[in-house]
Amino acid sequence: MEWEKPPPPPQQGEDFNGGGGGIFVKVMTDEQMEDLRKQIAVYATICEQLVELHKSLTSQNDLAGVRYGNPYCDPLITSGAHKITGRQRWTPTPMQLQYLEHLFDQGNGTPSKQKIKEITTELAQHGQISETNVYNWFQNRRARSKRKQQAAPTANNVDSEVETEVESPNEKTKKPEESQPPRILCSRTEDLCFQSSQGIDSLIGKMELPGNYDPYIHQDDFMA
Amino acid sequence: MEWEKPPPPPQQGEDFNGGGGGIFVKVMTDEQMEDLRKQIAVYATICEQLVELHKSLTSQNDLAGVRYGNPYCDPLITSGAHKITGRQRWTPTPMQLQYLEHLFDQGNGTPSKQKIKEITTELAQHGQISETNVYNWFQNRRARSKRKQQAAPTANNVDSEVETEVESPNEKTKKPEESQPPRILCSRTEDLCFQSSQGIDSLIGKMELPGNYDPYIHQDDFMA
DNA sequence: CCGTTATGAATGAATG
DNA sequence: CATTCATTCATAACGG
Repeated sequence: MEWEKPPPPPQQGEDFNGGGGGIFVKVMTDEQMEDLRKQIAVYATICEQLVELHKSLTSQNDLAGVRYGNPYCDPLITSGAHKITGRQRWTPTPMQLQYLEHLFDQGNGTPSKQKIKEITTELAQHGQISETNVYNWFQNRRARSKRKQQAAPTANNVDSEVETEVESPNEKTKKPEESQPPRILCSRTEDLCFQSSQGIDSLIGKMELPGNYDPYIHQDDFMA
Repeated sequence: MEWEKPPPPPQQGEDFNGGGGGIFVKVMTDEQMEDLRKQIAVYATICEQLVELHKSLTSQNDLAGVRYGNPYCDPLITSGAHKITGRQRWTPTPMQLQYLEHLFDQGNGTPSKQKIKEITTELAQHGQISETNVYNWFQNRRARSKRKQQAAPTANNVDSEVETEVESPNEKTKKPEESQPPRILCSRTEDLCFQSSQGIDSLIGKMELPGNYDPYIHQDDFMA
């Protein structure tokens, strides 16, 4: 589902802003742009799928005329709402990695703020990197290191899985105080099992949106 | 494009950094901005409507089909894992998120105890949720919002003056975010209208939405 | 190409 | 509040 090649690397030189010229404009960060694009794409996709779903369900007789001459964006549909964002993620260079590992081995736990700043500055000598990257790296490194260690009690101690517990063991999320009536409204979207099930549920699950827009606006304007 | 891996992955870096000559700041006019927001809002609304519509329809003639609330669905996880993910942590549904974001944007800091109760009650209409969830959400949202802002204080200047660098992120270290070609798949929805299912139709009509704020949205990729 | 795997990032919850 | 932990999601890197 990848495009072809990884994202166009350098990614520069082009400015597609149509003219923006000397006009009063707003500037968005890539982050914001991503959010917007993501959201729109997600909605667009969802709407289409909903419509399709609806049609296939309602038109049991006249679906004869369902001709698709229109290649939708399958790549997107099948894989959910990602992909649309051509986001790239940081990847440590060998040198950076080496340094990071080195620090990690020194035992000191999470470097913490100030330290991170220093490290970042240091590593920046070897390539793009940000404090966040460093921070995340340590977080992940530690977490995974711990998990691995924990999952290595070789031999015995095979308490196997006691799961069977489908709903949260310590359902802290739910308080007896507010048991809601049998509402049929999207019963959680926890199961993000897309792929085969074109059910509404899976679609709803994709409606995540990060933004801060104000979707709660005047439905009347459009839904009148 | 064999950008190996060690080399300077051109990735991340901040928007305007653009380095040398590549600048890819996204510029929008207020008008375009407005259109975007509008479209998103419309999509959000439509999706909700569609979902509702679908549900009311299926609940009356399809009583046995899709199974909602699928406890779990564990497609992946290959290496002998169990993981009957019952999902133990709360995840806001799209609608809940929207509402929360909405509230957050209103500026008022962490809601009071009482307020939280109200919010929770309100959100419970859209899925399971507890006061704790709401509380945590606000705490996290605020904390992260702050952190992010602090990590990217770089002012937005359209200046376009060639800063010449990205390579010395002493303090400018910014959160790496994507920088991608504006690719968004927004396949036209009008083609879906041919079928007549009253409810849906009117909804679809609304999807054609505000024209083109297009500099970033290219449909061609899939519409060939 | 396509499916895996490794791992960067996001985020709910817990702790101080 | 500030930090940290734990779990999950998305994707770069890799092998077939």
